[in-house]
Amino acid sequence: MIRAVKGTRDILPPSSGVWNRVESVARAVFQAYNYQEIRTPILEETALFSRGVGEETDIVGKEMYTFEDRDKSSLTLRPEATASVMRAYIEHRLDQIPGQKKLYYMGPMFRRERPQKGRYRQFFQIGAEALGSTSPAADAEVIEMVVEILKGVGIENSQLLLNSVGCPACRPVFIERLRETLKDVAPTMCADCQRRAGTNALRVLDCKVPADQAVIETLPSILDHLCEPCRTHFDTVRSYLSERKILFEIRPRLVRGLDYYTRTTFEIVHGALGSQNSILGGGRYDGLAESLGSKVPTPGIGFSIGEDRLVMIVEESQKGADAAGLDLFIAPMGEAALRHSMLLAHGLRKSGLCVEVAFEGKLKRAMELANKLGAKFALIVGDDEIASGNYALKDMATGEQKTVSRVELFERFGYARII
RNA sequence: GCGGCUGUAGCUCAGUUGGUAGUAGCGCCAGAUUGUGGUUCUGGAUGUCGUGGGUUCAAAUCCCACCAGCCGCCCCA
Repeated sequence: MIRAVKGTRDILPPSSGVWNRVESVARAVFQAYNYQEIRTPILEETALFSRGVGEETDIVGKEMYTFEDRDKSSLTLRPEATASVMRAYIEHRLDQIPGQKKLYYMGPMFRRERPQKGRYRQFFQIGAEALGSTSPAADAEVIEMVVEILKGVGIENSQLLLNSVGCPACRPVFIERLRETLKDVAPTMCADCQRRAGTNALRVLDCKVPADQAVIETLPSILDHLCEPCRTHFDTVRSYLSERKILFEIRPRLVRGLDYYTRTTFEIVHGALGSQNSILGGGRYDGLAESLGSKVPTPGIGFSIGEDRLVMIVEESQKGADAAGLDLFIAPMGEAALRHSMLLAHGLRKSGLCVEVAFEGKLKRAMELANKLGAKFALIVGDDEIASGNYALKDMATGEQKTVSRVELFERFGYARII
């Protein structure tokens, strides 16, 4: 038996309905902030990610689906979308169009990690990028927008974490300081931290081992080492958020795993997810365009929502929510009635009604199905009805049944959906 | 990539010290009711017991490997 490959999955009804609702909410919010959709290929040149995301990151180092094409070029299934969006921006000279370039995307990403709940090898992200502005207002607007999306799908109890990781001017200085401090204290920390102290000092700040927390508290903080422009930028972002009553927590130890981040970084976490508790992450990436070879400096800020995780929370918090249901189930009695019913259904569907016709089975079976499918009304069409020009319309909730003419039927369902 | 737990019907699960797989619940199909659902009653279908090896007269049960899922680590969305 052939099964879905490890770490991938089928999204079936009724869950697919939740996915669609989440996506519609996101599209509506994007629309309100004047974002437009961009669709980029799933397949990209490997160099896009090694240069964009960073050779040293886990994503590029050990999680990409990379293969050699028949012409020997190296291709990769995209592990994230920001690099692709920036590539498209540069390739199509979108810097030439006026104003801020605001783009959103949704679609599958691929990372070869060990699968777990909330972590898949093919997963879906909904994200947005605001390109062309260094203003802290852009940071604030992006964060505000993501908060609106979460509100829109009914998510509560999430926490916004905020940090600034500085820029190429101040971050290296900080890392140097951190390294020096770690020389003395690292030997007292967990094995992982001792390793990180040498390889990737920033990650020590992110360690979750309880025993290490006391030591981590004493380590230097990036926020004390920001250069003047970075400090001002960060303070302004914070004041913008406060003015909008968006609650956040400063996490000087919030370190993102992609090399392109500069200045503002943020993350939203939710308790219902277990160890995969991050539902979205984002930040500013002012140097990304240059690392992809652009001569036009293009600052940007964006975020990416883990759609699988978002849907998981929505499903848990609103289970039993009604799916968009079947309005009318038509039960024809016999061949002639079926023909008649198909025409009738066609007319009613034109006005947006969700109609299903029973192609086979006895009336009892049809009524049973109408009930199981959750139809609001059932319409019985038999020889008597065709001859008299009337139908039997039954309200499935109350059991009330009455005779309606064809005109009455269309008045009720066809012209306006009074249900 | 590392460690742990789990894998029996569409779903949730029983299955004793190894002895032919369950009157199990829900769901599905049919009948009781030849033009009327939800309740009730009756009947029915569906399993390579995750896969492959091994031990044994005999394996769902014991052993090994693999696969998949879940939990933790790592990392991230």
